[in-house]
Amino acid sequence: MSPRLPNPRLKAQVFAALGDETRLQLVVRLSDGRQHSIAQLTADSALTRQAVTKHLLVLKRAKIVQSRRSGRQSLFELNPQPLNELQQYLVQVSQHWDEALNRLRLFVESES
Amino acid sequence: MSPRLPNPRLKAQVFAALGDETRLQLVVRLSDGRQHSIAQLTADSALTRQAVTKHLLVLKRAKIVQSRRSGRQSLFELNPQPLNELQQYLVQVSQHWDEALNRLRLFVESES
DNA sequence: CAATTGAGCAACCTCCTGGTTGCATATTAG
DNA sequence: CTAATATGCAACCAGGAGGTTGCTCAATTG
Repeated sequence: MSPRLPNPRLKAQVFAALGDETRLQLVVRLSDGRQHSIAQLTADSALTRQAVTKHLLVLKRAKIVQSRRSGRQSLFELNPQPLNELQQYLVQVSQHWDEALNRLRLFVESES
Repeated sequence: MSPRLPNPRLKAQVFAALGDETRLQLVVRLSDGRQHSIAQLTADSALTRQAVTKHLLVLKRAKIVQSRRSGRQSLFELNPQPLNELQQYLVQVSQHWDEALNRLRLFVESES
């Protein structure tokens, strides 16, 4: 009864992308549904523009974020799909744990 | 209308703990609801016992896993609570994005 | 009791991450 | 046209992550 789960490497990549405070805050920031330039996202950060850029690229590699160039600025927006998939993944693991525990409980009871 | 979200640093820590393929597989393994010794968890891994131990400690620091000593072995079991909290967190971010986008859509329509 | 097994601890190594500075380039504003 | 702005790219650096080996010790097993 092992859980039917998607490629752990890909999931781990998305988890890792969210596993940094700065990047997590960027995601929250971008959850306003709008597009933001790198300069905007850097404005209230203690980091340099280049550091923020690197973080955005990590998010982009994990497909959590998309970007397009507009004039001299490049605009980033959130893509919630990977987040939803991750959420589903966590539900599955948690459910599997729940069901397994119930089976164990039944088994113990049938022993006594 | 910024999202009401818990401490991002703590959440990032949990995400980071799951952001490694080996650790994610350990979590899946432990989602069978049973307790496993380090030796058991090492058995089907290409890594050394010491490496697996380190990964387990990372999971423990994030409270995803608990351990107790039993004789000469130390037994690890899953604690699903942080996973559930993370799941809720993702729901919130996703919802916030959704609502924000709806508001933007309404605004655009009211302009035309 | 002797041998085996399970685990902890420490030192060490390599590579990646997260950050910086510096410079070049394209676009927009005055 | 010139100045200012937004970004890209590269080199560099320190520290942490992930892994190993080696050794010791406690608990089981025969």
